[in-house]
Formats: sequence, C-alpha cells, structure tokens
Amino acid sequence: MTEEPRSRRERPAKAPLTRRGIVAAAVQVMRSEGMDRVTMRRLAKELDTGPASLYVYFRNTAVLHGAVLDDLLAAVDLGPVGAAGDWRLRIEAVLASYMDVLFEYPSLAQSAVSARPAGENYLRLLEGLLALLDEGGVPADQAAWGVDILLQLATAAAAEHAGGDDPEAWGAARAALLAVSPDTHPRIAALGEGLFSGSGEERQSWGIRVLINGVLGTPRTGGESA
Amino acid sequence: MTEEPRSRRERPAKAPLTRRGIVAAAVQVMRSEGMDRVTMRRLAKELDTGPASLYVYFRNTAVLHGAVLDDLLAAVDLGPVGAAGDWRLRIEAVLASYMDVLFEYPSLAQSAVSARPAGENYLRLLEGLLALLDEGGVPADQAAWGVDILLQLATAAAAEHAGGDDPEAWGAARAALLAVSPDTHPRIAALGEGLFSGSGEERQSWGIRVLINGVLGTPRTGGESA
DNA sequence: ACCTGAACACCGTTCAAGT
DNA sequence: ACCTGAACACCGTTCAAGT
Repeated sequence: MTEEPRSRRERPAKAPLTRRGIVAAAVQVMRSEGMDRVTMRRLAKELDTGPASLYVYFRNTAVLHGAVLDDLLAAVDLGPVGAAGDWRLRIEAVLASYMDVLFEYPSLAQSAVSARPAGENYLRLLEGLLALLDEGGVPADQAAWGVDILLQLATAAAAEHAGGDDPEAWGAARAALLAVSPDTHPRIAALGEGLFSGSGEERQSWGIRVLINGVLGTPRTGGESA
Repeated sequence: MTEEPRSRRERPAKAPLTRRGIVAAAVQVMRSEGMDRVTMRRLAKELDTGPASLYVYFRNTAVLHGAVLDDLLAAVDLGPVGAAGDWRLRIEAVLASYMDVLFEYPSLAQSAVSARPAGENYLRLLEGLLALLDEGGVPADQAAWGVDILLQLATAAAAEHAGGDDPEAWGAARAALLAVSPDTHPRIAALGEGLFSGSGEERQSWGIRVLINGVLGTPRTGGESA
C-alpha cells in the first residue's frame, strides 16, 4: 500500500489544466527565469504533466506567447485616454506605457511583431488609441490604418532590445557606420555621430510624434500632404 | 591500405572555412530548406565539419543571420536613388524593393527587427535613403532619425508574415475584432471591417507616405507640426 | 589562430493509447 | 474531449584537445 496524500496543500495538487492556469504558470516562469524558458516542456514540468497536454489549449508556442503578452498588457495604463489635455501627449503617454511593458520582456515584443495578440487587453488598448485619434480629429479611415502603424512601430522599438543587447554587436554596428568613407557614403559620413544622437526615449517620443503628424496629415488617397 | 581520393572534385573537397563561404552555404540552405534550417548544426553538416568550427567566425546564430540578411540585401534596387522624378515616390520604390527581399524570408525580417545588420549592403541602402531625404529637403537631424524609423517599419511589416501566416490564427484575430461589443468598444465596433480594409500593398504604401510626411513635418524640438 | 569531436542541456511537435 | 508517456528529430553553445 502506498501512502495517502496527507493534505492537498503539499503541492498545488495538480489543479486541472486551464488556459488561464497555463498562462499564469507561463508568466511566473517568465518572471523568474526569463522568456526563453517559457517553453512547452518547461511549462509542462511546472504544471506536472507532459508537454503534449498543453497542445490541447495552445496550438503551438507562438500562440502561447501571444496569450502571455495579452496577459501582461493588463498593466498598460489607459488613464490618459479619458484624461484632459493635449491628445497627442496622451497618445504618447499610452504608447509609452505599452512600451514599458514590452521593454521588460523584449523577446515577447519580438514575437509580438509577427503574432499580434487579439486578447481583451489588446482590444482595450486599440479602443483607447482609436478614441484619442478620433478626439484629435483624425478621419476614421486614417485612424483605422494609423493605429496599426503606431502599435507596430512601438512594438518593433521594444523588440529591438531583444537578444540581449549584445554590447559587442552594437559597438561593431556603430563602428561600421562611423568608419564609412565620405567618398562612397557621403551622407552617412556627414551625419556621423548624429545618427546615434539622442536617448532612446527622445527618439521614441519623436517617432511617435512623426507618426501622429503623418497619420493626421496623410489622406488615404491623393499622396502628398498639405 | 585505404583508397586514395581519386580526384579533389569528388566533393567540394572541403574548402577551408571562410566567413563568405559560410554565408554562401547558409543562403543555399535557406533557399532550399527554409530559414529555420539555417542553424549552426545544419550548416556544419553542409560544410562537412562540426558546429563548433563555425563559432570561430560567428559569435552566435543571431550574428550569422545578420550576415545572411546583409548578403540578401545586395538584391535591393537602388536605381531610384539616382533617377528623376518625385523623391517621395522614389523612396517608396526603394523601400518596396527592400521589403520584397524581406518578404521572401519573413523570419529573416523577424530577426532583423532585433539585430539590425551593418554590412556593406545595408550601408548602401542607408546612404541611398539619406540621399533621397536630403533631396526632399528634410533637415539633416530629422533625416538621421527618420531613416531609422523608415527601415524599422518596413522591417516590421515584413516580419509580420513570419511564423507561417497561420490562417487560423489570423481568422481568430479578425473574429475577435469583429465580435467586439459596441458598448465596451465603440470605435472598434464602428470601424468593423474598416480595420482590415485595403491590400497589404496599399496599406504599406500609405504607411510609408505617413512616415515621409511625418519626418518632413516634425521638427526635433517643438512638438506640434505646422 | 583555427579547427574539431564530444558532451551538456535542452527544444517543438506528434502519436498511439488511455480515461 | 481531455490527458499522457514516449518517441522522433532536432537545437545552441562550450570544452578540452589537437594542428
């Protein structure tokens, strides 16, 4: 005869699998061990089962990562949507909050570039941005496409920091730009350090303003702006 | 006694390893078996050696992928840079050519989002875009930051098609957007199908115009545009 | 320096079988 | 339907040793 379990609190007692439970475990593993441990196998171990079991809930790893991202997006601050003040600054604030979330786990941002989430938190973010664009007088058809670009650029900017920010690789890239000959690459040479000027935040803030101005000033037919 | 090799042409005779040779093998494997077979191990097999040998030339897989991308970038058509005609349309043409290359191997685009290349072909592309922005009268400081956003958005757009364009996942995302309640998400509901309107090319072309207009019309200090 | 075999520590996904 | 163990077919990277 084997021992009876003394209490169901010895372990989480193998709670039945659910989508939410799996995502919760994934977030936990992500916070403690980093995004590249959020694998089907690692999660199966965490949930005390075999990897095959998870495929009942998530068709593949990309879908699982999408669900994790949407879960994290609950932390995006949508306060500025209903607040007072310049609508452009409020869009900037919302996107900055979105990027703050992604910056913590850049490899999640990287997967989000190719597998945009469609969960409730992502929908809320979309709705908030559309409300702000509407408030700013952006025509609906331009807003529909514009919100997509806005999120895409913010996501890509965060994803850029995935892969460990390898300082050697970055130094090499910088050196390549600065070592260019003025004869073959006159404008790169002329700009020089100027290509690297500004902090990440300054560049990002400018990038968002560029997009807002462009979205506002570029009709969907016609080409040139005012 | 073992057989003497009959000829050194029986196989490529184990040419000595070089950076260029490895990249060439990588491109070949990529074209015949797809990007996710471009691994250190697969390449080592192709080059008739062990995986460890490749680490002499590439610090890790990401760097190798970057070198492959730069190699492919030789195919970008920079003709429009020196041609006549509307500078905006010529920027569009160059970026469209860049995206054509990336669209063939979206997972390469995906890695380019986080590991921008710095090879000779990338530098040429950068130089070409800077020349066009200059021709269009974009101030140098705005061009320096703007060219970065332009490439980032084009790269991200191509990367979006990585991971196999899973039609089920796409359908699910679309359904989620269309199923939203007008009470909780009024603007998403109001836009409805409008969020998905247009072809990829139309959206991309508009996106580039948005960026050009924004870059041209957004000074680096000051905020609001004209 | 360059090159290598072998090892360490993992992966995603599918299958046949169970409940 | 949901769940599983086991298997298939791989990975990246490092190490100690060789040339």
